[in-house]
Amino acid sequence: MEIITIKDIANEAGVSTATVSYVINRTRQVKPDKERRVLDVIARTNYQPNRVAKSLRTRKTNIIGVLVEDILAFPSAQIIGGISDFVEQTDYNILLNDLRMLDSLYNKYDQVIHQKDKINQALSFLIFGAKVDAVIYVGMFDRDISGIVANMNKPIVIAYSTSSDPHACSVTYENEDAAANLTRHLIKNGHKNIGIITGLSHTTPAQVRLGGINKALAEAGITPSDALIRNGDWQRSSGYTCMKGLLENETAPRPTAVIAMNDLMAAGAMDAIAEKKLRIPEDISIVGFDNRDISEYVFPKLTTVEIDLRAIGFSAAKLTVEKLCGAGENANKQSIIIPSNLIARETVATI
Amino acid sequence: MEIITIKDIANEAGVSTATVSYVINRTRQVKPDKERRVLDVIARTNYQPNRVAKSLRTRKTNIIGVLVEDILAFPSAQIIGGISDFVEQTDYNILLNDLRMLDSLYNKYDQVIHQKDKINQALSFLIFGAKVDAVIYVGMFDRDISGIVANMNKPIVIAYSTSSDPHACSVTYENEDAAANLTRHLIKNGHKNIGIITGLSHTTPAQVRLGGINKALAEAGITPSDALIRNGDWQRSSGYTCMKGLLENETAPRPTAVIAMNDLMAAGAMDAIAEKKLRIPEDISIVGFDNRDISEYVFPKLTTVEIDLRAIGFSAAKLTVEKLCGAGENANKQSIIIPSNLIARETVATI
DNA sequence: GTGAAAGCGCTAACAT
DNA sequence: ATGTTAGCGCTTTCAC
Repeated sequence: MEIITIKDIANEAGVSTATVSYVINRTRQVKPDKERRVLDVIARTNYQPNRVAKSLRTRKTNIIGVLVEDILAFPSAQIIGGISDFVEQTDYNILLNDLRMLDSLYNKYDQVIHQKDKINQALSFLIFGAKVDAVIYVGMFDRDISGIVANMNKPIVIAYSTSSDPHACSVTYENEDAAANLTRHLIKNGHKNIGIITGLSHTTPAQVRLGGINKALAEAGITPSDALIRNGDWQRSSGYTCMKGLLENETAPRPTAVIAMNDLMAAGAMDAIAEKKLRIPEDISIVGFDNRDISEYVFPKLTTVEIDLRAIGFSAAKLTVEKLCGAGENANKQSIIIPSNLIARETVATI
Repeated sequence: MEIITIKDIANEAGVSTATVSYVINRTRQVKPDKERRVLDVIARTNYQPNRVAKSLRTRKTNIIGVLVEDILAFPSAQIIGGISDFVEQTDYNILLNDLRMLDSLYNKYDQVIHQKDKINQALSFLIFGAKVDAVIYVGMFDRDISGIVANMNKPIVIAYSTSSDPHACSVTYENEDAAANLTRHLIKNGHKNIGIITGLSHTTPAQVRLGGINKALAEAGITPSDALIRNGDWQRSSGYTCMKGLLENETAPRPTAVIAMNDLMAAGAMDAIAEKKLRIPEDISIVGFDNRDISEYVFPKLTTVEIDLRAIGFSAAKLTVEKLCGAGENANKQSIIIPSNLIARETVATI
């Protein structure tokens, strides 16, 4: 298994190493016959240029660092898959770094600030140690992380989370409109009395989704009632508790439909509905958000909103490469929003 | 943002670049005072050795390629997390490559052979193009892939899947004993009449798990009956169908417990049980395998077997690094088996 | 259009 | 114990 270098190719083809380099990189015109000879030898020998040597010379590694808050978090694998999809069709590679923040941040996703040092240390290692050309930061929760990621003079693209830092840009999903559309879907099906199970009420996505819901309600001339809102914490059990509260509330009429701000809480709510021997969707409609695996596992299958995580990853990678080339439609963009899609399944009835 | 090199450090400290290299890599004794001077300058300047230059010189990149059949497959994220855990405490990094084989291999996991070219192309790129020092191949199904992965003269460790190729080694989970233990758990709880819902019956894990079940049955003097076996296909819907078959079979007494060979089919089986208005576990006990998310989502919570995927990844990374160093407890091992754990939850009753 | 050669930042053989 | 220097495999300037 001889290691074969550009010198070998040059000798074999009877040209200089410079010429070989020119044909490989198409960086200069080369006489057709020489070019063919070089190409022939390369094909015959299965020559692969040594990227390490190339990197040393060009000061570019063609590696994109992917720094993920936790690879086990729900959006991570799909986002990385999307990044990989794009990167595969380029000359770049992915260096993966897992921050493993799921345990320390469990349901305290807004407290990333405490992890600032850890994040920047990893970032600094990727950029100065591993010499990656750019980094994609994959958040596990869709909140603003401005001020967390330091400027390292290389492109930094944040996926799923957002940031207004001028040295970073971000790609995330359409949230408010998605929540509004979900609500409109309920309204279109005749629902006026709509219960809401929120996520942790001080978090951005909970507030944004509530904004979307209220927008749709307002359009339809429905006045939101506090009696129909219950604050959950994103976890399944809170969906159960909130739904129970909604069902047992004597002071207000029972809602004909309820929006849970994620699928986990929707599943919990469905348990509470089943416990009261009510039928879904005949007696009460329910919708979730996120289109997690569980939304197809529950019975009946949950109507929800799909966040196109793969597209977020793909788009983040595309943006990164375009920043790197300084060209492309997005080279100057600061932020990209990926549309979310309503997935109508079986938990909404028309009344 | 000046780029600072070993030369700068040498000048600043009044020594040669060789000496700086010696103190950084502890590759030779250096006089204490010189050493301190060098260390001081390094600390003061925040100098980070250029790994690219080092790699070119030493022909080692300190990068481990992680080639994953599909990052969206159920074991992938956790295995990568485990790899990352180990690698973090070493000097190595992870270059990630996703083969995206989920679609093409959906429920035809034994047909990897058709992907042989694609796999070896990726492998060849990692080793000859990206110049990784070793690769960890992360399977998405626990079958033997001997003959698929070519010899590339670098360590190749297969995680989750297995191979008997002499140039590769593998780390996977304890399957037969785990299935036997699961069965013993049922027997200990008084069950004798045990139904079985298999995975695709020609696949290795289905056969191995059946072997484990039969072993435990034999120990207890229970003769297995074909009437109690139904062949599923690993998917949830087949669990439902198989369970229905078991429940509606007039020629044999209804089983008091059933083993589904994975959690998905167990969930489907639970639907069929609920549909017949039977109670779990009072009327019929059920157990699954894999400890997927869904096993905590179903009601009641499913008793199942946890495959320690994180440990598989961790161990695969450890093995890889030990192969690379030619030292460590596992440097010569061909295969490692990670124990699986019974997770007793709420779906088994004592009779 | 092409080749000679310098040099990217490091390590290690060799000399002292 | 430490310094000098060749060279890892490539790109690119400069000269022709």
